[in-house]
Amino acid sequence: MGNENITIADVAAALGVSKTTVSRAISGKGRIGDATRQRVLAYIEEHNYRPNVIAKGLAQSVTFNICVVMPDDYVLVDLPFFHEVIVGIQETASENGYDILLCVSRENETGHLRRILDNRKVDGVILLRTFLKDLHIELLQEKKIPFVTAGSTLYRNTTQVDNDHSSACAELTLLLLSRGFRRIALFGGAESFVVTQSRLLGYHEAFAQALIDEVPELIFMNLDREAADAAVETAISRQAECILCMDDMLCSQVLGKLRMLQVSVPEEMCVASYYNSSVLSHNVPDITSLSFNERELGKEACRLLLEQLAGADAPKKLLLSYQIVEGSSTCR
Amino acid sequence: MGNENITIADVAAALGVSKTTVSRAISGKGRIGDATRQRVLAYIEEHNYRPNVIAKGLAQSVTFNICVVMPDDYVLVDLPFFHEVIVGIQETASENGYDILLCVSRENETGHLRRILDNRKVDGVILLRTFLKDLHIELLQEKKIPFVTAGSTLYRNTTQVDNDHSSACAELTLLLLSRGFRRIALFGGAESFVVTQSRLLGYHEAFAQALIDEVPELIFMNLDREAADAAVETAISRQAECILCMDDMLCSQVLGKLRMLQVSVPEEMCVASYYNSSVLSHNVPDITSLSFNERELGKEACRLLLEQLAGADAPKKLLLSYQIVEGSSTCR
DNA sequence: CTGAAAGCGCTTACAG
DNA sequence: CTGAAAGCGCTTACAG
Repeated sequence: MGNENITIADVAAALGVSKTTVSRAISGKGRIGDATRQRVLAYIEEHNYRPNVIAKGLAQSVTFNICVVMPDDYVLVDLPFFHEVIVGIQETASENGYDILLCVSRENETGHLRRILDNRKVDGVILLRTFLKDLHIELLQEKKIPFVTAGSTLYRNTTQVDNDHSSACAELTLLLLSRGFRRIALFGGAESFVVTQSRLLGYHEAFAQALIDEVPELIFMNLDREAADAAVETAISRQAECILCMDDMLCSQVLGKLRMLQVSVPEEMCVASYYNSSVLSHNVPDITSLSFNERELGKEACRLLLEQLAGADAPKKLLLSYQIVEGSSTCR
Repeated sequence: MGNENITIADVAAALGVSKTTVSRAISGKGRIGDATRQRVLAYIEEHNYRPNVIAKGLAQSVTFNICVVMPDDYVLVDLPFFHEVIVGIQETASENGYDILLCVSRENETGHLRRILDNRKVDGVILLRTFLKDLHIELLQEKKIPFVTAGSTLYRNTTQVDNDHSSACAELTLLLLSRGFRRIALFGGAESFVVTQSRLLGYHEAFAQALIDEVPELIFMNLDREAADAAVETAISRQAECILCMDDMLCSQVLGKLRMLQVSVPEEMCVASYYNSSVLSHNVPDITSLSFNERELGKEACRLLLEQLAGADAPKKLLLSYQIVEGSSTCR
């Protein structure tokens, strides 16, 4: 309605008060008479006044932007994860008047993030991926920019949010053990990832807790596509009852290989996964797996960042819960 | 090195010149002595001065941000497309000093974009998806915000970039015809999508150009998962020689169904696709398909938007080229 | 070629 | 409770 560019000065003039007063009425900061505040608020509402966030930011030295760093080089299967987390971040960001500035960057290429920080375009950063040696983290720590990692990191003094992989994996493994499985083949990805270590830990914990001996010859780690195919045959020959995959990429690879070998699931081989992305969502039979809430993870990451911006407490690590999804892929 | 927050005033004071002069040296606008400019530039370089983009923006009424609107509700197979386009956008955006403000939104839910526009946080917008009735487009036109669509739209006065689907589909179809295929089954998605129409057009054009009659009973449109499975059986019973899929989702569905039916590709049935995402990239045999450069699409979309921001010409529509990838899935 | 001054649209001590 | 004034860090007519 009407001119979209009415400023605080216009409002002040129209109401015969000072800009200071208008500003206070809007922000709620500073003493102001109740009647005056109402009058200003009413006028603002009626004339559809929109504060200029940029100007506000300049005066307060804030931008109301948070930077989300997402991978350029990604594995296809991870994309839905990143996307869901971003949706979660946006949800709590926008509730708090913040927007997302996107920074797509390759492993440890910090140029783009550095430019954004140098230009002071964001108040804080969320990293969607981390590495053992992580130049993004080092840059942020050096520049003392508040940040949160979605996923775990071993860097000290870092606020991080992650799924509770190790507990989840332990619980799923315990479920299988309680169902009577003993020869459970574990198929894992690169051991250099922090998340792989967490999952492995959960696996071990379950056996320890159940007082059952692991079968070392059934543990296959650092599997790529080809190695996974070969491992399926090996697992079969070693009489595995169940193949437990660390992620869905591996799992769909395993399912494909079993189909090719005409080994039926679950009659001849049971299958379960430590993860549950949409890649597997329409599988027949439905796969016993773990379900994490990635959107929630994004929301929590954002919430922790906003907390830091509001005056940080000590850095903290938050682990999110999960659900076990028991499907018919492990029926016997 | 040293204090990171040196301002234009500091530089001016240190050099005994005015802020005006410093500003001119940096921007290159306005008359300034060569010696003075060099002196300023040298000082700036040495002391690692970084202009405050926000302040600059406030003075010039620009933000150096472009908003990228991406879907919240997506089909898994489309995610890599969006991601690649964004990477392309970022590339040319950052070359020109712009950053990406992300807006994830559901079909025709304009609330989030509206907030961003009301807050004047961006100079222009790129839409990664469009609808026949598109409230985002209508909002942008109403507010007179420069924007570009990645993908075609029928809205008038709209700058758009798209892959040249119809030409590409025509050419691929012609290739199949020239290889002697006559009974080509077409498997298509929802006819309400603009892109589906373009592809259909290409299919028709090819037959017309080759002066060969189409086989209407082999054209299957509006296929969902289940319908696609059924259509495979129908196509076989109607003695199709080749199944031509409009997208990779359909194609991987078709391949799965053929495998299930123990129909070998290409010996018993040839397969081709009007698209080529990473979903099919490791398929055996390799699928004859079309290859588009999505990153380039993003770069062009961004370039066109920046052109508009620099003082728009007339709206234009840009069609990007493609490549035919002939794989062994259509060998006979 | 260079500078003083006003302005972009807000906020915030400091006075009253 | 309210306001005049300075300030955030830049740009840009307008003079000289």
